[in-house]
Amino acid sequence: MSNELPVSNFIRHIIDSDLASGKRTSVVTRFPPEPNGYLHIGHVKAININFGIAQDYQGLCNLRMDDTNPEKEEDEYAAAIEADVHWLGFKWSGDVRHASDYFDQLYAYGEELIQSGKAFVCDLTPEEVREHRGDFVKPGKESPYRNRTPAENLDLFRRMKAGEFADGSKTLRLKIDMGSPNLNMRDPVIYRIKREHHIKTGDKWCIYPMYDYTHCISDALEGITHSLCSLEFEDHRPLYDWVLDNITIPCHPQQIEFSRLETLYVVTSKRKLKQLVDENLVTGWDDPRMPTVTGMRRRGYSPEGLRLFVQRAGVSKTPNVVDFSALEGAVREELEESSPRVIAVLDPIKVTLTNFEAGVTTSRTAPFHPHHAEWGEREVPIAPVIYVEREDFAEVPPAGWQRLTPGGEVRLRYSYVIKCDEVIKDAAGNVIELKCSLDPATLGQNPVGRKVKGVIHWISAEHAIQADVRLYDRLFTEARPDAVRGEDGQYVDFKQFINPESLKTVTAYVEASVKDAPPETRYQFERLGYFVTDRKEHVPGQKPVFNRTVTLKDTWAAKEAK
RNA sequence: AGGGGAGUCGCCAAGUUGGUUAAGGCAUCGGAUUUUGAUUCCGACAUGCGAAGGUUCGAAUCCUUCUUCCCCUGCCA
Repeated sequence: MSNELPVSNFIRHIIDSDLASGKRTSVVTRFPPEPNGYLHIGHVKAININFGIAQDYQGLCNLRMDDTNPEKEEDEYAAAIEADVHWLGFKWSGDVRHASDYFDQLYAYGEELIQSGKAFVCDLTPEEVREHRGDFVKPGKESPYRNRTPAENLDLFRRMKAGEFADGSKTLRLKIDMGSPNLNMRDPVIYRIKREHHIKTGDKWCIYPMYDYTHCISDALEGITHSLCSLEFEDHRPLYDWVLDNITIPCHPQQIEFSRLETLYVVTSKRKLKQLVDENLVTGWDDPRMPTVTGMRRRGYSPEGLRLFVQRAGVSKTPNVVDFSALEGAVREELEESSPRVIAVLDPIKVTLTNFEAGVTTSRTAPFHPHHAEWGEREVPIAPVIYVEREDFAEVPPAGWQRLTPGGEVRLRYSYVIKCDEVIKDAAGNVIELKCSLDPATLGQNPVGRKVKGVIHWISAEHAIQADVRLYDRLFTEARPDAVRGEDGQYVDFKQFINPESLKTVTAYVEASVKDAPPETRYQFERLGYFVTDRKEHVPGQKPVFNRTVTLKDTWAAKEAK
């Protein structure tokens, strides 16, 4: 369960040996999202690793907005990120940090680099920079501006900051090695001119530092010991180290890279998620079908379930793809333990109990959870007219069928055994009503002389309340919706694989005990799955709205499908 | 003159300095219990570690060669 012991992984090994050797005496990590989109399932892994490791080693973990590109960043995203991390159950050390908190220091280090002859102002255009960079097999060419004097560079850099030059006309570059086989080391740009309103610093700056330069210094300023990031930054590590080795800074965090978490039947690219939102293919970033943290939250996934999932996925450098069902399994497993059980009928058939006798036919109570007696019980009232699930009746049952069938018997959950005596159909031949008789000797006890194996759920027509229930299924029909190639060898638009059945809304009958549940209350609807009252649209006592989080495991359906 | 990574069961993943029968989880398949076809419980599940050679009493771990996949040519992060 959620308290499984952390499994050994290569990052823990590194930390263990750093602590043992005295290289480090504490652990400080950080989660550094760019506030340019919503957090998704992949981020949950990074969050869990960074906050989890800090927790396990009695260390600290900072939350830092990596806000160095004002063109893309918005307050809305920053606020959502904070809310998501908090909801996932993590507490960051101190206030939320921002890379922009360090703009002054970053700038000062820029001047230091210039003065030590390790950075220069370059007038090359973006196209020229690209040409000079060379490529994988060709070394780059040095910029003609590379040999400006420190004094000249300093003057130019100060004037860049003062706003004397047009956007994009000049950059500050590191003087490293245009011949390096690592393209990141070919005199990388560390400052660009960009007149853009920043979410934190407003219009104070017209020059903004680049990621590679900002990230390592921000880490060092915060006293980060282990800077954990994903694999694509491996090539950037030499630059991370170079910057810290060439400025006056007392701290040098170690960057360690791990592989991202990919999930089948999901897209996680910010661009693609945004497309789904912008083109109204989903209702928003928090649509319960979205793999965003806020979407999964609305779907009813619990923080514990999400954490269990990423913990099970493990930490390594192996590129990995985890099936979506593993996510559903972890969520289900955690919900099994934590959700009260209630009864709902999603697709009703009317059943008339022909021998119901007022005052004689009685009800039982039922526990809210089979293993949590302390959660109490509620009455499950019976009446002459009840509803059962359409799926639980078959006129011509397949082999192995354990539910209702003409002439057959079945147990009504927490109530009597009934027998179907008559099937009533409309003109079109659809079953519209079942007439059943109950065996009065079977309330709370097994019938004598015969075995009734099947148990179905049901609800009293007069006691039930109506609720909107949204039945969600996975958003895509393809395991890798963004990796399907057509006959021409080109990628097919991933939006073609949207599952038309990913949302069905029904009006269901639910037992009255859920009537006043606040939003985001999770239940198991017995035999159906886990459901949550909608975070936005559910109104307690007035308008019940449920989202299906995930179905129960169904070995019968699996067998049927074969 | 390319560089950086990764290949252990269907999916993850432990295994670190070579030492007994290659952890564990998920999935799957049996079976038991069950008034949720759920849960729970038992059992099965890699003569094999990308491939081929080699070193060794002994190799997933060391050496050689080969092979497959991923990342990198933003004034994005």
